[in-house]
Amino acid sequence: MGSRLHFMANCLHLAFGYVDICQIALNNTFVMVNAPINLKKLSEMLGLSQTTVSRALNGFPEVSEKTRKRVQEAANALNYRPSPSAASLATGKTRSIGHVIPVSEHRMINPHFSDFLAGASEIYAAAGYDMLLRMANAGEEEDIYRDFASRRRVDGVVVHGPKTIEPRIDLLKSIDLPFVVHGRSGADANSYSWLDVNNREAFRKGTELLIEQGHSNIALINGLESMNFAKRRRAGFEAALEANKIAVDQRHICSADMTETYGHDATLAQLKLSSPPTAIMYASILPAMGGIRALNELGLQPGKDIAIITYDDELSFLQSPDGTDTPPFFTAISSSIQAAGKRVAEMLLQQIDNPMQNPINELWEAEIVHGKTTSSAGK
Amino acid sequence: MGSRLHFMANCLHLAFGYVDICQIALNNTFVMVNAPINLKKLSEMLGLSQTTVSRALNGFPEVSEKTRKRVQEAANALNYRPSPSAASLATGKTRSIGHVIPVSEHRMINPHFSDFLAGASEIYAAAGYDMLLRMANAGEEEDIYRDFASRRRVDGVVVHGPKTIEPRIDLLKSIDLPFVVHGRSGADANSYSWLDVNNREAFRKGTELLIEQGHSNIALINGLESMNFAKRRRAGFEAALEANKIAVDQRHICSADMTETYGHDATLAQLKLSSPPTAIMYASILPAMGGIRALNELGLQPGKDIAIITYDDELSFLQSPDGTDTPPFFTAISSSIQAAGKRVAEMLLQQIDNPMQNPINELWEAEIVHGKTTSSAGK
DNA sequence: ACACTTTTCCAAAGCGCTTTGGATTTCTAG
DNA sequence: CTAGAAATCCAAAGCGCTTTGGAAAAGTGT
Repeated sequence: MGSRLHFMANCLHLAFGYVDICQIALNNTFVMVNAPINLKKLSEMLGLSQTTVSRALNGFPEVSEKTRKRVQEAANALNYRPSPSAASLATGKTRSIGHVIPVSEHRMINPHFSDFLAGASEIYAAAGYDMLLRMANAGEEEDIYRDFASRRRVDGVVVHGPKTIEPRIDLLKSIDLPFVVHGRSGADANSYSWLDVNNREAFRKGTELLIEQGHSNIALINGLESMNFAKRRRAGFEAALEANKIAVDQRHICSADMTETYGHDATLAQLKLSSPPTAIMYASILPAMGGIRALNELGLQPGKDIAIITYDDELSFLQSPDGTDTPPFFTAISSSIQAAGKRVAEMLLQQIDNPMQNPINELWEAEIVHGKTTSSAGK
Repeated sequence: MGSRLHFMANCLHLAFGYVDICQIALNNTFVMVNAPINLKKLSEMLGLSQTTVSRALNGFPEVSEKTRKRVQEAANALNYRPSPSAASLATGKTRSIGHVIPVSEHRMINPHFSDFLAGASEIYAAAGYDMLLRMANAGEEEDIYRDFASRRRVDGVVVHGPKTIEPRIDLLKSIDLPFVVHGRSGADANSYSWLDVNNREAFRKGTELLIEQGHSNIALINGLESMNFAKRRRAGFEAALEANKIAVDQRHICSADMTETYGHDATLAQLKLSSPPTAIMYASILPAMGGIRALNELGLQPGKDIAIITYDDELSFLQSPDGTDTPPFFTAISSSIQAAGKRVAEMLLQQIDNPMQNPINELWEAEIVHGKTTSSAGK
């Protein structure tokens, strides 16, 4: 009862002369809970027009600070939240961003995405945007983008997993839907915004490190080479070998979706070759873990019998919880995919706010982290 | 030019007497691409009212089959897609489902979710629903649900990771937002819809298997026991021990977020105890993988020196791509989280369509899969 | 006091759909 | 042939917001 009186007093204060409306709300709890207050009711209560209330709430300058404050307080007290559908219909903006996540043949969904999305969603939440997710089998992506555009379902999209030839980018340009690519595609790469890791340099550096440690027979257990990032990694790997006059042996390079089992099987296959590698580079920590499992089955010790370097996206569920994993297990070339998610989201929102600005391209350098799977001494 | 003529012919056929509108579209490509056609234009072209066109498209019976077909063909040809915001404003339904994903302290995001979401999104896509994602730090979930409800942002939500005491459920009931729980909470569990795995029975069976194989000193590397599922797993584990008159030793039970490093560290800790366990049960395949890494460091061989059983959510990125992983590496208690995602989504959509129906409760039994980490012979 | 600018506010017209309450036409039976 | 039923269609009123084009009120300098 105390709170009812308090609420009533609040209404009287807010809207003298409009007590009837408050009383309806007060005498009927059902109405209070289920009928969300709308702009019309709110403005009636305040004795202001909808225009003024809307402007007060959206920070327009044409409303006095006194009124704005009064409006904001009332909106708060009555828990007024503007309807997104109505706002969207009126403005043409949806305040939501689409993410189309590719699902590979075996309904495999890459765990890297969840970390990327965690990063991105932090930015969206801060800016009042929502994240719309669709999973797409290979080839469906374009239809989804088209659907997004023609129904005005989202204000922009993030393009995941660009391939070397990437029709999605041309499509998005042509349908005029703002987008940022995580990664980049082959040609014409400064005609759109992207954020990528310098995969070529990362793998060149990693390979160089192994060569410095005396290895010359190095295998690359790569990601799917239809993906642009994988192709660049291979290029970096091969460049380092060539710079050191080591012949590239295609038998020591393999390519597939980056699963644990793939890493395991590919590692076994490599070590069964007539001239097994003395060092292996992995495209992700998942296949690297499979690799370790394979080594153990063969009684080989990483860092001693064989050197391992892996690319590491700093997936959250593989980090040590307290961050005190010193030294880390894997020697790795490392770059946070969660941080990339944040930055891509920022870039996209910026582009939506200012559609005329020039595309932004960011190339991040990955960092080498020394762990236990390489010897700091040679060979 | 050929296609222009064809399009023109199409328009003439569709809307005799309204050629002017078509010509505008034809002579100005910019308009064609950027101004999506709306119901008004479409009905004008067809010489019908908006009512009839809307009804024809939405399958109402009051429109003749002949007209319906004509309308559908025109809508198709002109690539008409109704605006979701407008439809939502008019109907009060959004045709989208909210998922609030908890993010733990260290921005750790559980990789299980991506597989669950992959399953769910398949159902949503088939039913024309969208998936709205929000990441929430501990404690933020309730605010998000409230926001969803008061802004009518989604038609329903999935509750992830229920704890034993779960205020979210009471909240959702009180704000009248349809929901289904993946898992379940302690009390009052048939007052709402949920789908859960029989975690207690799964861990009882698994422990029983180890006991049959001669183990009496068994450790449990559990998930976070504030989570209801983890508590039930411990209960099953302890029940099996007690049924076999084995004392429960709390030093052999630990609880944390299910990461790889946690599994590694906890396993090391267990094996350093004065009476190390001869068998270990893991709550998920990620800590189990960490466990294997620890065993290898100690030179112990799973399945021979120590028995391992893990719970397995059949995460897609840990499956062998061709499904021919026979026998599998881990002995596991297994249930597909992706399948759970599909079923939960179905249940939720059903509940949204028919809000008055009784809650549905489904308890799935997990299945034991024999792998290489237990000996089929005793001890 | 005046004529001016500046501040503060509003009525009303959309945005694109759904849905109510008829109006018109076509079919059926007497 | 005609009254009543059935089938087919429509005009117009929302849904809840934003935004345009002013109007009224308040402030300013002379």
